[in-house]
Amino acid sequence: MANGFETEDDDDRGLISDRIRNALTDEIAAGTLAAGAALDEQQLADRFGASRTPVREALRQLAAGGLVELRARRGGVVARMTPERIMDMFETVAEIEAVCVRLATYRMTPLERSRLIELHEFSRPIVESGDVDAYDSFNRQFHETIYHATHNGFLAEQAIAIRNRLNAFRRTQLRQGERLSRSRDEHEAIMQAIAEGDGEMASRRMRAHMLNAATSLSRFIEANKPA
Amino acid sequence: MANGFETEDDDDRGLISDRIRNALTDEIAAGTLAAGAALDEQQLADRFGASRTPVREALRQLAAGGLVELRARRGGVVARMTPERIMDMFETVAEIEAVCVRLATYRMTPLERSRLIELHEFSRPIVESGDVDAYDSFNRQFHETIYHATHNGFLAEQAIAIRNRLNAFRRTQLRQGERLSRSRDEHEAIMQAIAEGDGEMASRRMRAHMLNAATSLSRFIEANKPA
DNA sequence: ATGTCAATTATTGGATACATAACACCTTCG
DNA sequence: CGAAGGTGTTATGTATCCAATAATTGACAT
Repeated sequence: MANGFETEDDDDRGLISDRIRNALTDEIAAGTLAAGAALDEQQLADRFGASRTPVREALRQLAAGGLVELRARRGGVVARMTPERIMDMFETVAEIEAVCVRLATYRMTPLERSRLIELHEFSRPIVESGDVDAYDSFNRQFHETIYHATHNGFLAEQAIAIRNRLNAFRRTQLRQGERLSRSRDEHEAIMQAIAEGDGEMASRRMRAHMLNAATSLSRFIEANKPA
Repeated sequence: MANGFETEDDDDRGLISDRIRNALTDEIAAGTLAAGAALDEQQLADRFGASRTPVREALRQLAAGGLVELRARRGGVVARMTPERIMDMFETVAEIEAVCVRLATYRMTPLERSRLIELHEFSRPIVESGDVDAYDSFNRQFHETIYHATHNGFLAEQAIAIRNRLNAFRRTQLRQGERLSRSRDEHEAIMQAIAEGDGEMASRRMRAHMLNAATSLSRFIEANKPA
């Protein structure tokens, strides 16, 4: 891809507690660890061939990130996500993204603008190929570029953190090819508002864009829900 | 105060790690622990009459909250806050508050609306008395009432978390009596927009309100900065 | 037979001991 | 005299052990 972005998955080496945290994050994201599942410290320690100490630190970090709920002296469980809460999270992401794109519209440098345009153009062949994984990767870059263009490092961090947190819970990628072209059309509309320097318009379109993705996913979840 | 809100400062009992975390949070907020100060685990353990285990857990939690920076095998330091970063945090809070009040305007129940009006009226004698602590307490309730009125639990949590995180760094309360009446006037304007059902207007006024508080504080910090 | 209370058990919270990596200082060689 | 390498010290990462608490189960009384 040749654009300075790295996958940053420094797994399987370094701190054991970090390895455990990453592994658990993946398993929660993949759904291997179902929501509400009890997380026995000794059991996890055995599974990872470590002692309880790093397991506990991993659980604390996951709890801080919201993926795990800890109750004092009653152990941890994978955070239980109600459909309402998931929708709340999506709405929050949508609103934050809307804020970001508004600020970015007013503050982005010409370089950042051309970078964004370049990215957007780059997505056209991806949509045509229907490569969902590639589009997912592009999409992340597109949105993160906007975060950074706010020139507000803290806000960008928050946006990324919340987005990742939500990502961990969407166990099923969107496999609907149609969604890709709709997504790109919505990006197009956002790009146009940015080009016109209309931050408010860009903001409204971004909010709609995110909520479209949310309802689309929500419908999918509803159709495949277990009970 | 007779309004169901509690101070929730359940300190000095319960989990030791929580006590340590709260204590460190307070000390960082008060400036007793200067930014960049090294946090020796054994030293802290001795100071709190505990072992390193709960100290480590406290440090992890603080790191997750952004108050402490941890580097692998190189210990932790109190997060170094540049003025730019503080302004970024203020702006982020302002934007999130703006989102909250817009959603709240469209979604709040009559009960929540009357609760907010009641709170606002209650602040008049506080401003006249010039009791800064009392106003600070009221102010928190005012804003948190708005968070909850969004009927988006996740967003409310995020707003409170970020607000607390910022609070930890404003080591000096605003001691300017004049600011109180200005703050209340701004609340008044926000209330009016809410009453008219104009979420966008309420949003813009809230943003201005928060940024006013920010610049006011920033000026104060600038005037009293150490070096 | 059912409800309540107490004892036991299992699991988490905390303490201590040990391993390992990083930093500093000293020695030695160029 | 300066730089580089090694060694020693200090602090973090991990393991194991002990204590406290909550859940569960069984017994006894109503």
